[in-house]
Amino acid sequence: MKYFENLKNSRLFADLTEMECRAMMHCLKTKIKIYGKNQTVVQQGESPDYILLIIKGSGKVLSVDTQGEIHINHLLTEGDVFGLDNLYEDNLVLQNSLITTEKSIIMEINKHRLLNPCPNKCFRHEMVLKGMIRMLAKYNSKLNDQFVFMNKKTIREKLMAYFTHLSNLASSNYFTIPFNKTDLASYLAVDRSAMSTELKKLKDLNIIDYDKREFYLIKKED
Amino acid sequence: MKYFENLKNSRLFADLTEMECRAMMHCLKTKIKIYGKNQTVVQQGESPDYILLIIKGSGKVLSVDTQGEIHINHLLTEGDVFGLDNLYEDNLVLQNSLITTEKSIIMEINKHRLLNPCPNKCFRHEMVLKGMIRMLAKYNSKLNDQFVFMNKKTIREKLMAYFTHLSNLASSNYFTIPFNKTDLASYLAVDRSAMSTELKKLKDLNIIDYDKREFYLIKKED
DNA sequence: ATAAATCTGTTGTTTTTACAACAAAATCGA
DNA sequence: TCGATTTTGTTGTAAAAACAACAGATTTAT
Repeated sequence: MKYFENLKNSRLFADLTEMECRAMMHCLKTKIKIYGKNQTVVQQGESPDYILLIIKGSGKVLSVDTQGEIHINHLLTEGDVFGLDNLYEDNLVLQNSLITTEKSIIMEINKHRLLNPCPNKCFRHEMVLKGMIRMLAKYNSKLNDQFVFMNKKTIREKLMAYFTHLSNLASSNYFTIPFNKTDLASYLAVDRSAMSTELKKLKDLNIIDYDKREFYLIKKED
Repeated sequence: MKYFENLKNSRLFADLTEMECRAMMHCLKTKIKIYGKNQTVVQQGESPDYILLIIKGSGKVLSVDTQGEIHINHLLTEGDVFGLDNLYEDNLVLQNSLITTEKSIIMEINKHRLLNPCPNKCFRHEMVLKGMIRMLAKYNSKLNDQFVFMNKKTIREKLMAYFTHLSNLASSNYFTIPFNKTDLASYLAVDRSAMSTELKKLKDLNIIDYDKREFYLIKKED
């Protein structure tokens, strides 16, 4: 099967053999589509009857508010799922758009099939339900992390909280931010130029160092 | 059974008969505890082997950051669940504390039992798994909503976005905020006194009206 | 009922931010 | 490869926010 290796990495299909995986894909009426860079996969306001699994590639989840401002809410990478929020409320429209950030392979998974016993009573369904819970829990955890830096009041604090987070993830003082600066500002909900100024200050103060997307958190001596 | 009516309202035990519910409670090794107002149910940093279901009452989910600042992340009411983020990572510590906001009845549900086939192969387990997914999806949706007003840059915009949200929930221009002003400021991550000033301005401009926790969103003529 | 504790509104000052406008640098696409 | 587009850093100004301090109101506990 073509994307089995990738699917195995997603929590949704973890622990399934290739055969079981193939069976589940049929059972869940999955469709696989390929997108180029910067393509819209689904748009805020739509009500698809499927959720999306990123088999390969990555994307950004963004929303346009009532004033027309665009906000990047989070990033999705391989194995991540989009559309969980609307899993149950079939009539509820999507609050976010999904846009690829590179060439990506994306799978559509029928919501109804996921949540209801399949006609053929496939015996791996419960396993996929658990994979689903795992995905949701992980996603929740991600949103919670975001609150930590969103809750900060100044741009500097937001930046530092975010960098600390990335540094922890990387288990290193060196890390790469997954955004360009414009998108980083949108993600942290601050003015881009003000953020740019603040970054320079942090560099001048020897608190951080950076070049393009490469960052370094300078340890304090004590 | 004592709290059956309340449990039925939670999505976790929805669609179960009283007997099935009782069986599930045994299977999930649930414990029911009663808390007074402002009591800490679990504390940030702990690693309980259970999640918590609010059977009756309400609570606030808060975290203390590295600078010692307290942030109210969200409110939980009857039927809500706490601890979903850490469902899978058994070693991961809680990022948030749960504190009651009134006298509350709270159920502990064993994580391991929830996610693994029970010894007695109880036939309602899948139903509870789906309830779980429902809960998680709902919670996700809640966090997403929060991003809408957290993403705003000015205090005024945050307030208005939040009020609009509450007004929509209430399907009315009249609504009650579920916080006192101090907690509201913490929730929106803004300075309390600055928020107080901004509220007054909004009132003077005839955009909103309020008294204590009662608010009214004044419609624009057009 | 009363004292203690908490919440609230207010003010002035200082710091930080948003906003706008622009040129240089980098990236993208044909 | 080269022109077009996007990203980035910079600056100055005006607006907004944080912070601190305090008194009056409200709530809580005894």
